[in-house]
Amino acid sequence: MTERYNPREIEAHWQAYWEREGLFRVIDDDTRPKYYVLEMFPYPSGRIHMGHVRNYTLGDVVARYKRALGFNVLHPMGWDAFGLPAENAARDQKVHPAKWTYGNIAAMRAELKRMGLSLDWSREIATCHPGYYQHQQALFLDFLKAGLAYRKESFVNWDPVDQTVLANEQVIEGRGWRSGAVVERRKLSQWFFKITAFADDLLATLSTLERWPERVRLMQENWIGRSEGMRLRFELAGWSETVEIFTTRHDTLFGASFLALSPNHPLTEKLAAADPGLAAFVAECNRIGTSEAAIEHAEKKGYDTGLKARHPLIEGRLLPVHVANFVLMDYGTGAIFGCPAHDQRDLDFARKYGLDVIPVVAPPGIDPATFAIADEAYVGEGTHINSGFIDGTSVAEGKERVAQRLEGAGRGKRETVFRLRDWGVSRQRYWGCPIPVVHCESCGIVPVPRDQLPVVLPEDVSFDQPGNPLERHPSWKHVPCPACKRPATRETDTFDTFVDSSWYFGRFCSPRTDEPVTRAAVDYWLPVDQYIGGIEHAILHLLYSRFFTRAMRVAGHVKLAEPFAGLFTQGMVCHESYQDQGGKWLYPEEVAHLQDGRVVHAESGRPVKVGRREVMSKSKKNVVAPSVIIDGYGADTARLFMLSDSPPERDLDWSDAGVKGAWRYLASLWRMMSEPKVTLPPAGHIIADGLDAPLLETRRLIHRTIAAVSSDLDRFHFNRAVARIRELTNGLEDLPFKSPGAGAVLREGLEIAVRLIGPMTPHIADALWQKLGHATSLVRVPWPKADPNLVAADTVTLAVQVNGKLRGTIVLPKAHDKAKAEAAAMAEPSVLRALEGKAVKKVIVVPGKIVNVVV
RNA sequence: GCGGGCGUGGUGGAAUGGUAGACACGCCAGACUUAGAAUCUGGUGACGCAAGUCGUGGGGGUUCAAGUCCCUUCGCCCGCACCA
Repeated sequence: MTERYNPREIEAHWQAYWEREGLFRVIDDDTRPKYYVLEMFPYPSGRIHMGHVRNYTLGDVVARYKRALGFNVLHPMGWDAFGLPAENAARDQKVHPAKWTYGNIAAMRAELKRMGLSLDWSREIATCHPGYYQHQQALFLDFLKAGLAYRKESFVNWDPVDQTVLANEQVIEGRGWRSGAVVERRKLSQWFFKITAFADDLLATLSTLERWPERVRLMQENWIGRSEGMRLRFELAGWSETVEIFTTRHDTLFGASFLALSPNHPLTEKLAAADPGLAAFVAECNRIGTSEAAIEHAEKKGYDTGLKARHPLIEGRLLPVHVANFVLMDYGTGAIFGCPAHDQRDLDFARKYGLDVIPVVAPPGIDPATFAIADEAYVGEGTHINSGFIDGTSVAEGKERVAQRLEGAGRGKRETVFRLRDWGVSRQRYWGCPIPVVHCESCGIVPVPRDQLPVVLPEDVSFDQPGNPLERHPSWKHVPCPACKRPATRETDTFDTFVDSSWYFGRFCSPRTDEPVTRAAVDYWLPVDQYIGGIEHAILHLLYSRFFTRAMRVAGHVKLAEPFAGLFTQGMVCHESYQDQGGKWLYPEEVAHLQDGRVVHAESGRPVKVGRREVMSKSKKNVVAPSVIIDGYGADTARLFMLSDSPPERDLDWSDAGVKGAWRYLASLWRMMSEPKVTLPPAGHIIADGLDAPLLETRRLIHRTIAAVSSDLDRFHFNRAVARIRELTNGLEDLPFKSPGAGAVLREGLEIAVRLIGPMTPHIADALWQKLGHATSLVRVPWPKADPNLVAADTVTLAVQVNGKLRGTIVLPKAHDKAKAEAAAMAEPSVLRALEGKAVKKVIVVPGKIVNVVV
């Protein structure tokens, strides 16, 4: 009687077995080559979603595959556990953030365990645990000492209702995302990490990250935004002050027609104090907010200060000084010179305010006498005109000469500036890692001594008022100054949660030691050989981690600069969305797809509007819960579906049909092995020589599949690997069962199929492996090796073309010469038919590939 | 605007310049079933009775040979965006 495929039973059994045997517990071991595979750790929201299932399935395939290849594999899991949602839950549900977070962790851990991931749970960490964050505090002290952490005044988005700082992405159309209050630009003292200290290195080293997606490297390159130029000093007529500007186009200096200051430039502020009109203009600019989106839509506006600047190269030429809303204080010096002929922004501004437009670069092949600028600035290469001593030079040559002249005169110097800014890490929030310093009236900022770490969050806090609970806490912040022992106050800011995730990969190497990382452990395990996660972290998380690793190297914790040798960014999981007639979003399970193609509400039968496929999100309810799929079909089916069909870097459309297809395949595998069509010899049986041709062909298929799947897994082509395995099992279904030795070949094929699919669907693979008569788990079985003699076929099929069009195929021995191939091709009836009455001009023969007859 | 990616059957997707559509989903027909579900067998790019012709967004080019390389154009997606 058929034993049915019962994933529920199988999966529970093997998960318990793996855990009991401690198969995934890893020890630091120098004898085998190491392999560190890591997926981006999750935020403990309480439930896993399909994005997690995809991410962790991909990582688990890599981990299991590398383990089978003989690597000592580190594959850990942890929790990115600090952050605002816990405080929101505390406020809304009256539950303490710690309790809420640890509860969520427990729930998600249980869900993850049901996926059958080959994780070393003994290394689990949670960033909200003092055992983790005390080391982060120690690292901060190291960075402080090394000059990589500092405090400065900076503009922030301030929500006056919630009394907190908002990140740019939390400001929507100039208002706080939750309170709806108009966000203010406020100057606050904030802690910063000096990421700009490594700007050059972070940029230059990108090109060495060969196993990173090109796209991510480009995004980081743009983000760092290096540009080479000059810092120039302009004197102001009738004033003792000077204005410094930054430019990359000092060769266009002869075309300068104005200077523009940022609304937040110190000189602007000084002038505004005496000029109400300017003060109003600055206020208007600031109201727009700091969010990039707001700036984007702002039209170019300026305010003439009445000041005149002296042109540094043209005696007697004076340039008006404006304050302009498009000049950023954070970039360069916060002031520019405008050359309207060769910069579109400057041109727009000049046209609006009636300023001169002087062309100083003539495009190649254009008569300088007739060259004029209309609505478009000319930014290309060319020859300088109207430019005094650099007339006739190229852009590069002009730059060089101007730079030499101005540097010689002490009016400027060459400089490289970056778009990248130092990383502000202060957050006025409770549920984060406390920044371990004390503010003392007499000593200033005093680091908390290391023997007093960790600075632990107080537990008795309330969330019924806006603002930072640490600030309001009656006693927590009051401590004696560590230096002078007089009353002082703790820093009440906590770290941005991106800090927590910037070094967790290092902590996993020695998760329980009483130093942040142990040298021997990180020297052995780092870098992470394969990191896997979402593209949404292409910039911030990855850049911060690269910074942290460098800073930790400065502090002597690690010896390397790049934490992630290989990076894979997976696509997202998408689903159609559904809305009823009232526009209310519906969950997929509330919707019925009728035979006639109509889509209706399952209960009411009313028509449903089907939206496009997009990323699963709670707000649109186009989500499918992993637990439901695992309950219904099992983890192996969910994993197989995640890997089939779509390449992992692309978005994946969730479909019920696809899940059913994966299920059907596993069920058929089960049947193939439960009741093989021919009796199998016992495990360990050696296949005898003298198989007939079809059986030999099957063996070739088996070994070709080993080679193909191995290469597919190496290259992250999981969808192809699945297809190859299906091809193999399709082939095994058609075996000539009556031939002598069929049972032995079938055994070989089934065993290989099970071993190849093992990394993807580990539970059923172990169950079938046992069913095939083996005592041990596949986890302990090495990856199969293809027999090279069987991979190489001894006959090949050549395509035969006439004038490039396929006319037939011929089968030849693997070793054949051109003449033989040509003769065989010429004998093909279909070729003869096509050649009838035509003269053969030449014949192209590529042995083993193709014969092309040209007429 | 700048940068990057992608356009292949009804659908997801395969194809070191060398037999386009592997492997699936769906669909069609048949078998088994009281029926449905499940399962099994066969078929399935388009046109054509067939021989065959046409087919990888459009146009052009290189080549004996182009989904693949080059030019051009259209469309979609993503990232960045007043960065001086």
